[in-house]
Amino acid sequence: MTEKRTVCKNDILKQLYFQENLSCVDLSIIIEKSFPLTQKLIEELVADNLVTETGYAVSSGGRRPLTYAIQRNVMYMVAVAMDQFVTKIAVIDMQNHLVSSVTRIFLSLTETRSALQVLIDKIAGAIDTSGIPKEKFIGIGIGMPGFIDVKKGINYSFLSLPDNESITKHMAFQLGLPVFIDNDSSLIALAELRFGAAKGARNAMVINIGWGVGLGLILNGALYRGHEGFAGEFSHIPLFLNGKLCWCGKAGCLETETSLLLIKERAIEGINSGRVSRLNTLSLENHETAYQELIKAVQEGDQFTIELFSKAGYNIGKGVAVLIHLLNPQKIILSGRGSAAGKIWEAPIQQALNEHCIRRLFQNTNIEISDLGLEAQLIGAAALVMENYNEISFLKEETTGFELSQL
Amino acid sequence: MTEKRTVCKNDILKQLYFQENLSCVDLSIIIEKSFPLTQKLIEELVADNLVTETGYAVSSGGRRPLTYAIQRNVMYMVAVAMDQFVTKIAVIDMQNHLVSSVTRIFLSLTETRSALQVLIDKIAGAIDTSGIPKEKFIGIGIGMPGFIDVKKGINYSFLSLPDNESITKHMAFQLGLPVFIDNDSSLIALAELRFGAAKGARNAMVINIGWGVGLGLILNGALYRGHEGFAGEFSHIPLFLNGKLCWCGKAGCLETETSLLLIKERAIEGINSGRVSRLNTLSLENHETAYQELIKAVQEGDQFTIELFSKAGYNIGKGVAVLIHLLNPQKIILSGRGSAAGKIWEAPIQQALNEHCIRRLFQNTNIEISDLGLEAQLIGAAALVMENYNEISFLKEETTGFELSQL
DNA sequence: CAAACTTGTTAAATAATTAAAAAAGTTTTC
DNA sequence: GAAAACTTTTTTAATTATTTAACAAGTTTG
Repeated sequence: MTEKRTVCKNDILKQLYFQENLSCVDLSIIIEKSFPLTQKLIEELVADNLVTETGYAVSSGGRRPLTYAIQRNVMYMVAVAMDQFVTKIAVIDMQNHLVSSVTRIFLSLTETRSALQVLIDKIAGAIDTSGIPKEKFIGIGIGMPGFIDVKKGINYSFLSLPDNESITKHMAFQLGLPVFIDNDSSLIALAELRFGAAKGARNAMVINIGWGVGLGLILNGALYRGHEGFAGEFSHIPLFLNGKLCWCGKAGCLETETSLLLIKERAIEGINSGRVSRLNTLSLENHETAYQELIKAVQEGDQFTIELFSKAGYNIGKGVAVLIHLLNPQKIILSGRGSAAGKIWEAPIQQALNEHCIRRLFQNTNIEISDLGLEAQLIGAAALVMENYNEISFLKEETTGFELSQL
Repeated sequence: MTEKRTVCKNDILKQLYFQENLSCVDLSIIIEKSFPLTQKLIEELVADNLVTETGYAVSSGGRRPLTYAIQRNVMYMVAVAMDQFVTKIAVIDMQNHLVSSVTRIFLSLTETRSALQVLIDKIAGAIDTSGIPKEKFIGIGIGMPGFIDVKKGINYSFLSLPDNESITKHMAFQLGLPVFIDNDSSLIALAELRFGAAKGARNAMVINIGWGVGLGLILNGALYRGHEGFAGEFSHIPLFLNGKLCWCGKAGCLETETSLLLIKERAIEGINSGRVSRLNTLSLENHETAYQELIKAVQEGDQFTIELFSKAGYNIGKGVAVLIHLLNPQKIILSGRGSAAGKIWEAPIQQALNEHCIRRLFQNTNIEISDLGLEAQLIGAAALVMENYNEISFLKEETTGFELSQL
């Protein structure tokens, strides 16, 4: 007995995770069911203590609607955000709050076997120490850099197992929970779509300014991943005739002219050749402190650093011009760790658009700076689990105690 | 009484237009309804003589399924395909066949008022002379170049009325039928998606090689139009540092290095400076004959012409490299009038991908030449009407004799 | 040639929507 | 400034739509 009502109820729970305080009318529209049905289902969810009333919303010209929210302790997810150097693990509840503090580990993505096992152990540890019974966990969402096939659960760039074995299946088998992976930039875009600057947008480009430059595409209201899941390879579009060799093997990639890594390198070069600046060459050697110092210098108005960011911003803008021509987005959102530099990005990007973009195309496109910042990837990883909640709940119904070989 | 059954029936008719010879099981899956319901509806449609049985399909390991097709005379559409110089008008039936020969008129898109009235008159004429009662027409689909807002029905580049008045509403009012417009390249992509090389593909890029270079995007199985409907502005992405001024006002656009117009110009230059070739400078002055002659020369193996096409192809390839990086499509389809040159395009494009694209990204991307050719835009215009059939049939139910001010 | 599988048919059960009216606000109008 | 008119939300009952389930009829596979 699959009971369609259960499917609908799960859909309501999912919607209430993505958006708090929805009214019954809102929900009936979102889940595309009639009002009486939706109301009955909500009633049952409230009776089961999965959902609570959260008071009356303001009227939109009629009776004030009762609003509902999902109980934060109904279920939990493990969110994992990886970059080349640091991996963050967190347990997150239904109101997107951290259950405990974030676990930080230093994992080298290139040493597959050992790194993967450490990751699995740490995730298991996080579940244990959370004190939450395992049945309350619905899944594990992981964001990492690389070429990732979301469906197959393979990362072709890092952590790839022999014989193209799926790392999601491998991990799910060991951890006893469904595992989902996606590209870091895609998850940042998902976070922006659901909880950030792209909320409600149907077409947005989320630029992940990090040590490289990533791109997550929101098209027709959903994350776009492409045929094999490799869409958004923004940093390697051949845009410059600078003859600079990129690590990808080609020359003139966008990444050879913009990225935090490049800014860092140019900063060191500049200082070594005598430029005055608040920056300190010594601390710039370390990635993490370099990042901190660069952002601080921008915020303090250091002219040399601002110059570096402006040049990088202009080059991002040249890439954005291509995006706007091809995809006519509603919004361009600057996210990822680089977004901490704030407004500084806007002018040079706008300048590049003025020069390289047809006016009609960009005049209605807004450029926004994300305020999700460093948390974006972690939130996106949690959202990834909930995106897949339909399938998860189906599996939970089907098999007692999870049939994990399926995942 | 909206009768949901009618909505479903219309959906079935729509699906049978897009795909002949579907079985009841196929249809029940496509329209997402149960088999018994689908079967009952088909039964009724057959009884009403809107649909016919077309025999048994081959078995896939069980009982052989009965297949169905829509009757060609159930309803009709007017398809209009415009370019800068020539406008084609045709009446098309439910099996995508021309009811009579195509009407060709020479319309200058820049003279809005007069051109629009001529167009309206010619469409009315085509409906009249077809001998088909007007009630059997469900709508008019028009493809034209320019920046087009599909929803508002405005072409910002050509035929734009004062005060941003909608040309679809204007025409619908005068013609008494719903009118839909879209960008020429988008309609070519739609034709490829529904009846051509992109059939069944979820992610494909359709390149419209014409006097300019257009792009229609198929993303997640549907035509992607962007926030305002301007997506696919491929020919003006800033890809070259050639300093050449494009008519759009910018320099280095893709269009400055590839297009049939450019090939034509270079052909004339070459011949005037003494290159030997089968091409004849005189006839190259006229657009239409130039096109014919260039394609003929390629097919006959004229070395100089092939050289010109190869260079243009290589530059298209550079643009395609950008597309593949950003959107990871399953297929790249070369369509539009230029596709008549055939296989000649493949090698130089592949060459450009080898040089400018990350291997992992393009190794599973197929490049295909369309065989819809010159008919693509006309078929796409008809398909555009059927894409909107849901709304049309709803309107037909709602109002007796069409409430056209709505459109 | 039996097992497995796909398609086709029918009747009974259930799920979901519609329609109509009540309740609770907001805005307009005199 | 209060009643009328309009909106939106909530409630309930009646109707209709859709699915499920069980079985029959063809095909293929091993």
